[in-house]
Amino acid sequence: MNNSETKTDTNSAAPKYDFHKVELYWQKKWEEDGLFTAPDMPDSDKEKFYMLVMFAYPSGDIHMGHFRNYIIGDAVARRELMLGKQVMHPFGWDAFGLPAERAAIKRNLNPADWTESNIGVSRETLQKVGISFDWSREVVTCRKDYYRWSQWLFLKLFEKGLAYLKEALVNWCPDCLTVLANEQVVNGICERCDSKVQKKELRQWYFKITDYADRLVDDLDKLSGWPDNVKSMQREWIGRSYGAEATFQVEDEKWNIPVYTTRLDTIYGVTFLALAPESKLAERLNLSDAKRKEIDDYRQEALLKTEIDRGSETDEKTGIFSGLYAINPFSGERIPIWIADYVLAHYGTGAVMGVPHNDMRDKAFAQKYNLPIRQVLKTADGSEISDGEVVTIENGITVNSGRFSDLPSSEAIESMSAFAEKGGFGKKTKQFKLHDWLISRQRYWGTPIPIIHCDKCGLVPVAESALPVELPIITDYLPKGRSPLADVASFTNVKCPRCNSNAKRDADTMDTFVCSSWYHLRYADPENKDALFNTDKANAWLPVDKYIGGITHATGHLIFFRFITKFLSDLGLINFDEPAKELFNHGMVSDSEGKVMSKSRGNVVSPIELMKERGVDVTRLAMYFTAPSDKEVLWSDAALVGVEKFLLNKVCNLADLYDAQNTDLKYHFKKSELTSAEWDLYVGLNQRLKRRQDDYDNLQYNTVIASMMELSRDIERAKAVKPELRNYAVRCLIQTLAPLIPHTAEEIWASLGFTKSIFLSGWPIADPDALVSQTITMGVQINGKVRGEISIAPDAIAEVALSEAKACESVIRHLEGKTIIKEIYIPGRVLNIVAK
RNA sequence: GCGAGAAUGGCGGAAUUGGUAGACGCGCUAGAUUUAGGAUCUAGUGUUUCACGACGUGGGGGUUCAAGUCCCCCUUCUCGCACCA
Repeated sequence: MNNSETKTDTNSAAPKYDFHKVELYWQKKWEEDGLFTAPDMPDSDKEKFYMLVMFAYPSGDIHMGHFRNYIIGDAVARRELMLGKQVMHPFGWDAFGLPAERAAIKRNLNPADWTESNIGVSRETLQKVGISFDWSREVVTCRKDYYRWSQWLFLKLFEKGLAYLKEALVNWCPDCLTVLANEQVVNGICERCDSKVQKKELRQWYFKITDYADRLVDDLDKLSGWPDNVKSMQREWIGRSYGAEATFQVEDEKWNIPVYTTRLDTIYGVTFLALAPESKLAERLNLSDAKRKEIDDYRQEALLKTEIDRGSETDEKTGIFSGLYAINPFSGERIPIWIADYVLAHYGTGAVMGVPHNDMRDKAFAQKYNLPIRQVLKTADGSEISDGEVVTIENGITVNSGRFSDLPSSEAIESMSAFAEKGGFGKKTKQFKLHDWLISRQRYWGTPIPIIHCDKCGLVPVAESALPVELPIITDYLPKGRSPLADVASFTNVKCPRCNSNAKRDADTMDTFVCSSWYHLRYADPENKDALFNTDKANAWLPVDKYIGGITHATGHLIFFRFITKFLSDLGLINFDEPAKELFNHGMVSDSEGKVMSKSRGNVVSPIELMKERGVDVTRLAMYFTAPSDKEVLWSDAALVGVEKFLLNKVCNLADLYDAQNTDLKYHFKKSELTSAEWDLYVGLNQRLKRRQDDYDNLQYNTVIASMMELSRDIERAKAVKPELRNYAVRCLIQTLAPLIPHTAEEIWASLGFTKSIFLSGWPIADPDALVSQTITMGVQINGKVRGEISIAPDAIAEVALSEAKACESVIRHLEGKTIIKEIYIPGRVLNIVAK
């Protein structure tokens, strides 16, 4: 395999090389040489680099989006390898989940077989793309050797009190017939099947991620390598707010209604309390039978509404008066208690104090039901409070607030909360929007929850030594609103490990986000039979240096991934508590009209077909060249045209410009030993190498390619330069492109006479002494407008530049009849003559 | 509604971060070559003007010798959140 084969192909742009042969040859060679196989522990004398792309659900074929994601990561990994680092670039499969179960139902297949065969197909395709994955580290989450450790993780969380069972209103998808985590509900719609999500009261398993809420927010500041938009999305999602709780005693009764407020300074303006219809507080109200019936009907109605229905009535708030009163602990006033559906049961205490004066929602409600509005704030700057506006804490002064009147809001909040705490009717608190993570799923194809329910002993964890709790092979996957495992007697009926009486296994399986919350660690030690991973290996390879994936995971996976990493850090299993130093969100791929590619639309372009027709490297190059990696790509096959010409007509012919007889592998030249034309070529080369360094760091491969197109033109034109210089330029060009077109680059590299892989050849570094050309053309401006250009040394003194400029015809013309007021000369940049 | 980001030729996109706007590629035009088509090569290609020139980075203002880049206002689009008290 040396010289590219020249074929006569009447349909082709140029002599075409047999890309299939070349691709196969090098893919096999890389594998045989173990080029991408990371060692158990990184060499101590080398820098390590852990390149991770989000693993995938094995759906069989890969599409353009996958293709793009993986080739971006591949370019990073290959360049890091060329930089001399020890690279780990693993891949695996997020293999549990609904599609397998659906296929099982529809085509009467076993989900395990279906999944495994899909993995086979997908893996083979990725191998054809030439992605530098270390397949020896592959993890598959639906295999026993993996999910046994997901179960172990569950047991540890359970042991630490961070996994618990709770009866609560949960998101229920009527189509999937399972519960969903908040992260899986988008605007009240099931993320998977687009049905309207309902509320259902169920006993479910939760992970207590709220215990980590503060750290999850605070540590975002440590993540300097994460994009700001992801960090602010996480901050928003976690939604920490500081405020105070205050309790209102129910009149003539012995219990209190607690409310959470960020504006304790407005408590003298409370004219009603509002309870969420589904809150326990509303249930507790001691009502007359007639009132109870009325309120129950109302609650029922509110409960039946889906989130969307409730959300769509944003301005139409409804409520009902309970007939009861509570006492404002500050003013002693009687406050009517209402039930209102604009109050959320799952936030704060499920009850709010209604202050129509300074809260738009309370105001809308008060206006609708004719409740009084009492002013308790004025602005510090004396400005009018316009309609639809509230007084901020920064700009508020209390009024009509008893002994707390005439205070700036922030001071009022401080002294009022101190007063409340002393009096035992309130205190400063904080709240989060983030809720505990609901992980139970009523599905078959997932990790079984390793818990046994015993009537006598309660919840009994399965012993670690008894793991894994294996998923039984079954035949009936049809959803019945409960886990299919619940009907498998041989699975559920067990003896209690503690008291040996008859007990039941938990029949639910875990959310697949549990599987993906620790896979990054398993890659460091994928075959470990005694632990999730070996601590030394994990500490050596992790954290991940660059993590690439879609923005869609900003508030789901990426929060769970951080949470579990922190948990394992707290267990002492690892010595870091953030999983990834850098995060990169690649742009999506849609069709040429900007529509998402989907089977139902029939607009799916298969990278597999393109690779077959045009070769892997042409397809890769087209994708890289179309746009920077973080931008959306509207895919069109037209993108292939230019880069194909470049690859076949220019890059593939570079060997012809290379003098293999000249074995001088010199790479740094001195100005004194080069002719002026040679020096120009050399400087142009080095300037490009320097710029492309940054482009690679930013994953901007489009400009790398543009720049190498220019370089190839320059090399072609510089026929009369020293062979060792031209050879050097050719080598730099191929090395710079190698991460993008790995097969072609290897092939050419070998044809130049090198026997070692190009990926072990190092990375061309710019010569710092050759970054400035001897002459540049500089624009000459008159009053800021370009009127001519001069050819000048970049470091020429002002006098020289001026005299050159004044000799320039168009400059003379524009200066005619004007007096020069000022001359601004920035060497190497611009000359601007100000004249009047 | 709130928050973030974006807007540059016919198209995808460049622009050393305040210094010759439109690199590179596509497309288009003309020419060369070819029996022809395809392919290849050369030249041209922001708008306008016969030309000198004028105008030009969504719109309007400003700062500056100099603005795609910085500041203010507006429009449109994308994304995220959306009764979070």
